[in-house]
Amino acid sequence: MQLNFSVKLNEKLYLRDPERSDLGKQIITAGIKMVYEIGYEQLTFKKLAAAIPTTEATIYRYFENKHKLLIYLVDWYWAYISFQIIFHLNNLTNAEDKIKKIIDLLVWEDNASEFAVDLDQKALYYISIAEGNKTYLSKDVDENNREMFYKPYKDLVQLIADIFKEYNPDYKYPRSLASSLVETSHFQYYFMQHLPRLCDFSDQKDPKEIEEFLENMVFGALNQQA
Amino acid sequence: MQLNFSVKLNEKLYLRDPERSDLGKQIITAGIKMVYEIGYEQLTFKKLAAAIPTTEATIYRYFENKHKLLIYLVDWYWAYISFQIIFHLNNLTNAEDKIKKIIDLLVWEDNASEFAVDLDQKALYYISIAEGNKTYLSKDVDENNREMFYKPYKDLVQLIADIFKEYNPDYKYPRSLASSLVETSHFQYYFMQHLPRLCDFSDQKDPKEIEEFLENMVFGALNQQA
DNA sequence: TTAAATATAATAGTAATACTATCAAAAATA
DNA sequence: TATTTTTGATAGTATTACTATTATATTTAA
Repeated sequence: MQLNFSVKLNEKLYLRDPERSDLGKQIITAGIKMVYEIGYEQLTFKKLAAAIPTTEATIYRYFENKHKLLIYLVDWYWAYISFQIIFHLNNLTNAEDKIKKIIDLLVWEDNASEFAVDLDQKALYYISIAEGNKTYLSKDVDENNREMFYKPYKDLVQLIADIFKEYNPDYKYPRSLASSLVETSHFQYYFMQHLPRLCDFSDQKDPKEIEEFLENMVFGALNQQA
Repeated sequence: MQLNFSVKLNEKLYLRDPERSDLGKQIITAGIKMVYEIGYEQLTFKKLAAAIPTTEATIYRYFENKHKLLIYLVDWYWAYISFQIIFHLNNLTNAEDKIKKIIDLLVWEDNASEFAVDLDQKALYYISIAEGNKTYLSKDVDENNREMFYKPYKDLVQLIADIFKEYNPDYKYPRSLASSLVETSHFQYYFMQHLPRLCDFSDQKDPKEIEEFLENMVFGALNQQA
């Protein structure tokens, strides 16, 4: 079964909606590929234009600058993960199972999606890990926050926090634990790949080990006595 | 009592040792101030030179580029925190107390240091929070890792992991928990300041609340049954 | 179907960034 | 005092991050 997923992202992120033209979609697709391959710092609209191919000026008609393009990509990813979580939690009643499912969905393992998505998901997953923090670790954070650029991330955190509350209504830090879970899932994945001395995972680089660690951490916190 | 702290950082980080000249020290001091004030992305060696004042070319004789300058600053900070932890744990025998002390030291609260330090510590703390991840979230991570640029961070994580092992010798993920603790302490602080919906702290913005959350998380994980 | 509106390509240009090079003056050191 | 090292002053280059203009192609609306 193939279902479809699409989101309407914050209009202030772009000058011209990339979803609404062929070229716009190519900018997104090639943008994902390029950020994945050479990293955000090395990306320029000139290189991106050459890859599509189109002209630099044309890309500037879609996105003001590469930072907004990055936020666009990462926002898309958060919305996608939120959707996945909502979908997969639908048939679960037990809060513990839900949390385990969330952790499973946060840590990627080539789980071929049952959703038809144009974007290269695995590349986007890596982008959200390696570049995602850069969307808000910048001097523009407060301004961007006012423009609601981080809403998809906040929605995801709230979604997870609500399940934590369901599991333990007395737990005091559901949102902090949710944001920590999301960030930690990314960092431990990155460390496993690049800085193994910062974690305890085997050479197998099996994401299942990350999930075990995260389950231990999350349930440990939620079950802790006050 | 005033004690002194100084470290010898990886020689490959600089072309000329900034500790060994007045101008070098000014580059570091002004660099901290400027990254703190305008952020890493906005920093240029030209602006930095104007602030000191000296010439752009002179700064290039000390540091190859601003990324290495950033790593230099952040490495210095990790080494400093490690030193603080070693010093303050000296008179503690109980592992639980040690862990609480570590958390206390990781979360800043204007605790005037008893160590004479030339650098502006509070600014450096913010830099390590807002810019620290950028030292390794880059395409050069593997190369930089081979050059041992992340050794101070790894040493800190190992130091904390050893205390976790002391507290619970059976715990499976001491290093992962240590790196998660360090990262989480930073992110929750940043969220408290800029994105409060991602955490559960009051408007007081009291770092003590972060410490409580972190203690809950760490002891929860460490006390969890296998 | 044709006219009008819109999007894109092609080209050019600017200010700032991220450097490198040269050489003379100043400062440190032997 | 002579020698070495460091810094300042200046210049220059390639790339980045944009903006502007105009002609052409494509889409849409009458």
